[in-house]
Amino acid sequence: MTTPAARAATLEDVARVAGVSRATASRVLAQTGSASPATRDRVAAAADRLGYLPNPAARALVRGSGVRLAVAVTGSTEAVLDDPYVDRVVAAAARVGAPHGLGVTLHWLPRRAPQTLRRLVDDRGVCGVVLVNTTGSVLDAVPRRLRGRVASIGIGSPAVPAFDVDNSAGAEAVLRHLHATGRRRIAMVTGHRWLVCAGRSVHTYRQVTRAAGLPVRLVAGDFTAARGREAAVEVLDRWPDTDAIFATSDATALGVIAGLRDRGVRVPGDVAVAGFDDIPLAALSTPALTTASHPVTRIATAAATAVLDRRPAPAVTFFPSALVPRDSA
Amino acid sequence: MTTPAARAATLEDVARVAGVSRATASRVLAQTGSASPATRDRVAAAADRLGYLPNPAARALVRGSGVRLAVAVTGSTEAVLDDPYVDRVVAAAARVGAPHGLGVTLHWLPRRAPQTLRRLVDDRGVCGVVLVNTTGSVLDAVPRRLRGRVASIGIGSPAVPAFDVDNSAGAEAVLRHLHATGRRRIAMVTGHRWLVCAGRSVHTYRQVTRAAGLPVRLVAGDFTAARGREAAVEVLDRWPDTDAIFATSDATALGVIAGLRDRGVRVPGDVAVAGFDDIPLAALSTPALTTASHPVTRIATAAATAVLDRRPAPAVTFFPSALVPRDSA
DNA sequence: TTGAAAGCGCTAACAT
DNA sequence: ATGTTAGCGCTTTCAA
Repeated sequence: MTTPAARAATLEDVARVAGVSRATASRVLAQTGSASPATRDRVAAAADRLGYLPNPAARALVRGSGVRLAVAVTGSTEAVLDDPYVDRVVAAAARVGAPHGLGVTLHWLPRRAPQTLRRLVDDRGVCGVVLVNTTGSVLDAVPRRLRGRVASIGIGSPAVPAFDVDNSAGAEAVLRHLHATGRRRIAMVTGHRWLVCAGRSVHTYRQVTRAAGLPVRLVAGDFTAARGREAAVEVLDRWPDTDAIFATSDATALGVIAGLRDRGVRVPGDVAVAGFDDIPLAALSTPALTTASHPVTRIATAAATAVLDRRPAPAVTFFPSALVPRDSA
Repeated sequence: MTTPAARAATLEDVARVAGVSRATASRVLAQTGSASPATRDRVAAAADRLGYLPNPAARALVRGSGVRLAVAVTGSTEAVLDDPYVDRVVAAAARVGAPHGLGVTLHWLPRRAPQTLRRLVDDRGVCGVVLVNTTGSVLDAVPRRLRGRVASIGIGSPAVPAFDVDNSAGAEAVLRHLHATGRRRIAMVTGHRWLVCAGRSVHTYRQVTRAAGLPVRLVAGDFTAARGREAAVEVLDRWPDTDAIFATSDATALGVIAGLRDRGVRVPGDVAVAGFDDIPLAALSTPALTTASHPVTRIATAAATAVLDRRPAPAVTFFPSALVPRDSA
């Protein structure tokens, strides 16, 4: 007849059962300091038998280390948090944090008030911050104190390592594909103007079109499908002879296809359409969407891991983007 | 010239500035116990001036309360965590937890080993659990100790309040729509067999078709698009005269449309297709997908809130699902 | 209404 | 290699 443990085992219990001091048990269990093999075994056995799990709160308190990871997304309105992209980042971080007992919270950083970041940093519960949709002013608002405990998905700074998809290479692959398949009047629907990382695609677009002697046709987008639908119409109105539209997000590209369809334009017959991200449904649209891959989960995992490990990360880590040719272009 | 706070303000600091004891400051700031209005003001002012933010670790330690919310998803493989649906649940929980300083971690609960839940519950860092894709055996594995700190998205039990979309009503709305538009040989692609909540749609399907004197045509699905594509072919092979396919997830429905297209079957001309969930891209497919809404974020928010508040929640809370008629059916 | 004091579970000097 | 000790910042009896 086993007594149901009314109380979870503490380090004290483990130490007593193992016949050592609390300090020794701590050293063994936290992998810090040294201990003789025999002691090590006894402590491990005791911990195992008691089902000992360290109390993260106690540990964080004494270490002064915080108990959660904050994911902070910059945007004009709180609606930026509704993006499936953000969901993926949060879920990836929540998976990385789990084995460490570190939870994730999600926050909106108003674009006009980057100092909101301060509140997050001043919170002793926060042990690290993953910045999303980072802008220059947000980067400027990162206090020194946060160094080594912050990473950015997007652009970085000397104090903030960056993790991002290789926008330029991805965009270039798409544009070359468009060109190789005979398109010569290629319009682009961009991402948010204020996002530097989104600007990289635009820069590449300008370079490639200029080098090939093609016209530059830019329309502002915001990564949403709704905007893509409108943008398609704008493109058609401004440049009726456009034969390809490259949107910097799949959602926007699908919106573009919908907008084109509204106008009775055939895809890819009349106009080719390409996206960026390779979301799961890109393969299922009609026509199936040609796009470039965007390993969001890998990127977010790397960013979260960098924050957790506090290991000096490279200033910038780019993840490759590969062309995924399908039917729409 | 302000001295940069080398150290974040503690309750002790607030108490000193306010000229009261730490205990009093605690009472005022934690909204517990009583204090004179004057004292209350002084403490609040001091906290404000110092930018005091309570240390969640210290609070959790003394209260024995845990510092994070665990989202546990049941599934045969860890791949269940890759679902965008899970991402949304996690992000919603991470938003709910943020103001409370409670982070979220994401865990896989192997379907064959529901006792894995124990590890989560024994972890003193976990203050609550949100179950996703809950099965009967997982529910059985919920220890008494967790009562009031657990909620389920899916089915529930006397000890675990459930939060879910009203699958039955949603499915019925879709099926009635199909019937009203002249479809008489309606096949259904189901969700996982082992998921009771997914079974509700099947039950409704059986009832509705039986009542209308229609044939029952069931094919097993798993919520993925890939499976939908295969399932479409199976339906066509087994029952060539099928005139409608109802899939219990939009991803599957889009897969069905792709599979149908592979076979040269027109949608909705030859076969109508309907989904369930109303994911953002349902509106953008070709043809636009007829479906029923599934307020995942609202559901997850409610579940997470119930766990946080520890308020006695109703045994079951169903969220309405509305028909979203578009072009595919 | 307020203060003094104890202690939550753990780690990290500092001794030995 | 191991034990002793002093807290980390907070809440909460218990008295006053």
